[in-house]
Amino acid sequence: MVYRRTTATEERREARRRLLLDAAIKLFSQHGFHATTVPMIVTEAQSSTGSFYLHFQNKEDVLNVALKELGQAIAKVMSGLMRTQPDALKRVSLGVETLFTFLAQNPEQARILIVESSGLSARIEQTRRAILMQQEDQVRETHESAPSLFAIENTTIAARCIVGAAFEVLYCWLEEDPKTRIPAAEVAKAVAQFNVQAVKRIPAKPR
Amino acid sequence: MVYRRTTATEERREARRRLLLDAAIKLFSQHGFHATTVPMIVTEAQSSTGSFYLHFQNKEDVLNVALKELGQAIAKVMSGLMRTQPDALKRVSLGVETLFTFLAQNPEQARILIVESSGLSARIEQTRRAILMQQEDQVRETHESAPSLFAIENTTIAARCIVGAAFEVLYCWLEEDPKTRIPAAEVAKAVAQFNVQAVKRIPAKPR
Amino acid sequence: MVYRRTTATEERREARRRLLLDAAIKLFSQHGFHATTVPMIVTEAQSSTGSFYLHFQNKEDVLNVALKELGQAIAKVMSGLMRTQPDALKRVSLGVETLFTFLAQNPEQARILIVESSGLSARIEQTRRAILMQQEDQVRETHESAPSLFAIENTTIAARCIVGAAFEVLYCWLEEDPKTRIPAAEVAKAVAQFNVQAVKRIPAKPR
Amino acid sequence: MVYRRTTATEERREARRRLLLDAAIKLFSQHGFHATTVPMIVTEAQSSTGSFYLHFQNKEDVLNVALKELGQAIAKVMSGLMRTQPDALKRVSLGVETLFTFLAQNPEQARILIVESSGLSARIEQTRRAILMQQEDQVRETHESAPSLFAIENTTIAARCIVGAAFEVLYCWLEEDPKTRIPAAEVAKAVAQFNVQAVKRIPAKPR
DNA sequence: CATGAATGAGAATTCATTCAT
DNA sequence: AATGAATGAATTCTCATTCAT
Repeated sequence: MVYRRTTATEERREARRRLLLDAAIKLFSQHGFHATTVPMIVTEAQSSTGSFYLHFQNKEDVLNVALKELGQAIAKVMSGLMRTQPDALKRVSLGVETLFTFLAQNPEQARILIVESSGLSARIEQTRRAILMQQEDQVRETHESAPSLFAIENTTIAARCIVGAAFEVLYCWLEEDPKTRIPAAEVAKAVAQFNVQAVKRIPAKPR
Repeated sequence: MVYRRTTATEERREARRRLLLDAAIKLFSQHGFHATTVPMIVTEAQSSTGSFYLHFQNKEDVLNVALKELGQAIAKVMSGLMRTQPDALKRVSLGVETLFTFLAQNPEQARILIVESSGLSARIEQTRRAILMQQEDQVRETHESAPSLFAIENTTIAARCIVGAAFEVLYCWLEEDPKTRIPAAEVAKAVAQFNVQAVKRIPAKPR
Repeated sequence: MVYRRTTATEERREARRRLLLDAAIKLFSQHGFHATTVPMIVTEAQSSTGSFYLHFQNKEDVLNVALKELGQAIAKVMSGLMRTQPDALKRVSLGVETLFTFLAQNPEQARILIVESSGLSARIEQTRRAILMQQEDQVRETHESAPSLFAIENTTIAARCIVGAAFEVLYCWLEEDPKTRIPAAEVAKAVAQFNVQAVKRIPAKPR
Repeated sequence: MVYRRTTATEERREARRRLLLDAAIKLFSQHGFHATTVPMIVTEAQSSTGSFYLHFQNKEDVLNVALKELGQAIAKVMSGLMRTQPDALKRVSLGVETLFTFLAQNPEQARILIVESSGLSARIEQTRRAILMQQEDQVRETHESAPSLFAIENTTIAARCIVGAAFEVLYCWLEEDPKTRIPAAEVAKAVAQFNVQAVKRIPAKPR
């Protein structure tokens, strides 16, 4: 049956790939990209070096795949939630909150995005930047969809500020002791509030 | 002459160290930490491997020293300029502008701080964070020096937002084509404005 | 077939390991431990650096493994021959002769044991001493199995004397020109005789 | 005054050389030849690298000088004591005792001779062997001076046995805890006794 | 004579990737 | 497809020795 694409074999193949990818994400997050060796990944995934190279081009490729997957996951989460909100200002606020919360719930991926994928190859840098830019684009679009609500001149800079602010706070939050740190939702709200006030137009004082 | 502590030998030693450090900064900034090898550094500095290890414990140590030096330079620039400004809000604005401008004028060090020192050892991470925290502390102190001017509840988060915003914009600016990008001073102003509006208390509309 | 524990892969692995070990023994014996480099070993074994570190922890580890193997070989040779001899004095004599002859037949290992493994790390020293002590213990046991035959007070010292004597003569013999030196068997006999006379009780002259 | 060879300057020079030599002996004995670096020696001697090479050809040279000095010291001690003893058997006994005791009193040099100078260059090996041979020669001469007293056929082998026995016991003694080990004099006596009995002719039982 | 900074050859070791089984 | 042994290029770092001051 040539028609069925997803045979049992392919499913097993996909499962193995998943295992390797998850192992890599876990280890990259824990030890960083360079300190994680391919043998470490295949041991963690209970697989073998040969298999690894059957599923990924090379070590960097896994990181790249992981980042792309994360980018898609973020995009999905964001687009879903943002379409429903008609108020542009609230959309900014909701966007920041959602992004923050989502990444806080996926701390390993977040760490990889923020810390571990920095300073590697140009290809990784590009994938990494694509995720940030995707966020910045979204913010920019929102701004431009209702300019009258915003007090911003350079929307590009504003968008970058918003994303930068969110990621820096997220990074610090990830480093904090999970037992004692402020709940993610609360921090997300504060960051959203900061950013919204930064960009919203303050109505002129009435007579 | 008891006064001369720095003999000719010591001066030469220090000069050699400087040469190595500058070469390392240049190369780290260009190729990244991992892609820069010790032979590359010593060739650039017209020195030798042996000398390198005479002046630095290992490759990571140079990066650490470079970061620490940058931290001190930033602290110096910031403290000088900020003491003179009595208005807390303006101090925030000036601080952001100064930080941004200073780093934009030292793009190699800025790149190392923002991009290349990420995801390395714990020791480097600590030095790197110390610089960011130093900035965050300064922002926080300013907030707390005149709370009535600010609309912020959690000053820690606000401080992190400000620093994150500045660094993200700076990072993007560094990546842009030097020939066509907006002048640093202008970008610095925009970032400062964003951050100030984010934190300042908007006076209640008088009846 | 549950019985076959050693798969073809494992056999090849073991063969490669053997090749490396033998090459190392040969070179250590020829040039000494420090003068032998890992590249030299892998070239001799027609293998590669990577393989070397796949089979051994580091350069010192090969030496350690070689010494341990030698220790076992000696133990095997000694135990086999000594169990059959009921007369304690003859057992001492036979032991010395056997040890000497065995090492004379394995001159590379003997050189490593006597000369090249001296003055290295504590770990090597321990392995080396374990072999000597194993011999000393054997001598001591023999003494203590039939005390009336021996004129020795301190059996520990006597045992050390015997081992020291044997190894010193062996060392000199190894250094001599193989073409002109006295046959090992003859030297072994002389050493055995020396040691036996040193320890045996001389019956009191009858009236 | 050209005639005076030992000027104050030369004395100081000699003193410096002595300092370096003693430092080297101490460190070689403690850490072994390879683990001792020239910087370690000059630091210990409160001197400088340059000075080191002013007094010695290279690192190996210090070891060689130390060994030669030790060889002379041993020769002096032995010759002095042995000339006075007319009985050849007692001379053997006294020789072994004296050698053992002398080295036990100079444990650092003893360690270097027995352990640390093994497995190095041919030149060192030669110096090292010269010391052992010097002892063996002495034993042999004694044997040959009064053959009727000895039951030995091959005096060379006997001499080597004696030296080997003494050094092995000495090595073990040096390794033992100084607080709990048997006094050197006692061990020396036991070794001497072992060796004497090994070589002396036992008079035929008279009718 | 003394100093110690500079040199650079040389060694150990790692690890991404390949490929025979 | 899966395995894991084998490869060897590449990198870090050490340390004996030299030599300008």
